[in-house]
Amino acid sequence: MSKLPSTKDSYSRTRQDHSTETAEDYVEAIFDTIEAKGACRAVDLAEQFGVSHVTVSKIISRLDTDGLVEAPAYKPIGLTPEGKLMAARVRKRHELVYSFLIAIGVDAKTAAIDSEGIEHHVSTKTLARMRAFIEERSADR
Amino acid sequence: MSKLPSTKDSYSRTRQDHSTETAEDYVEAIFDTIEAKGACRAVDLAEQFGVSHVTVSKIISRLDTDGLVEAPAYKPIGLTPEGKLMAARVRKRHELVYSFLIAIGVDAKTAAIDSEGIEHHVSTKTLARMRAFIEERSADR
DNA sequence: TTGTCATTGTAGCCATTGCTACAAATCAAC
DNA sequence: GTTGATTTGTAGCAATGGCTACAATGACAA
Repeated sequence: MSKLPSTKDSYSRTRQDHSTETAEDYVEAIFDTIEAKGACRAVDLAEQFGVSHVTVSKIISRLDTDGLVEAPAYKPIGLTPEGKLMAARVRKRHELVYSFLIAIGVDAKTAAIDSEGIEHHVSTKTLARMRAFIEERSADR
Repeated sequence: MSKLPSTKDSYSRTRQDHSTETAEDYVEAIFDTIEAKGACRAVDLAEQFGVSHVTVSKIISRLDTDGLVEAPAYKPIGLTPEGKLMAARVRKRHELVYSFLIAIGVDAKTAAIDSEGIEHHVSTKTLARMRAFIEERSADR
């Protein structure tokens, strides 16, 4: 097994990822929900994430402050242009990671779960390798 | 691009991962440091993780309560048998993910950073596929 | 022995992400 | 238009992981 290079910054990178993870998960879920149901309510997110509506409410107001969502009181949740950009980018990445896991032979259910956890920690360089791998495989057959 | 199956439990799995992530990172770092320097002090961990010694101190006392480390006041930090088991398991997984990234063509530095973020979210099923991939590739050449 | 310096602990603060319990607003149905 | 259910908001609490500032411990040199 290969030796792991010493990497002082790996941990701080991971910690940094965590701070944006929540935002990414939420804008992606809002994007998908609007697409699927025409509108997104806090209760939809609470159901999807398996948390209480209070937790959703708090996170949404932070995302509002950060300029990612528009959340008028007692009304459906929308995405700002910036939020839409982030959602599109995240979904693309998420789908790519999922497809990659499928391509190496992981079953659909496991790929769905793992891709959700993994996606936030994959750099653009690694993403590029995953994309290349999928394309090579689809060209081979 | 493939469709993502709806997965109610992906998010709760990810949240669950996060609660063990810190413990895994710490026992792994303690294991490695003891191996490299003969002993592990809180200050070593603070340096590795890029956090203050206070943060380390708090986390170590929680791991002590959880039975993963032995941390007598003002003395080096040791692992309990349970902590050693966890460390060995985590390091194996970490190395496997790292080797897999290398195998798909990711450069060493990126692989080191990404494997650190990814490793906590990879299921045993996906790990098995990664292992199989590495073995196939090394058999091919 | 005493003093200094590196290390660890403690006090107390903040933000984030969880929760329950209760209050307020909206919507649909009658 | 009132009623009742669904949806949001607010208050207040806990755990985790950050921090600074200051106190205590330990080890080594003078």
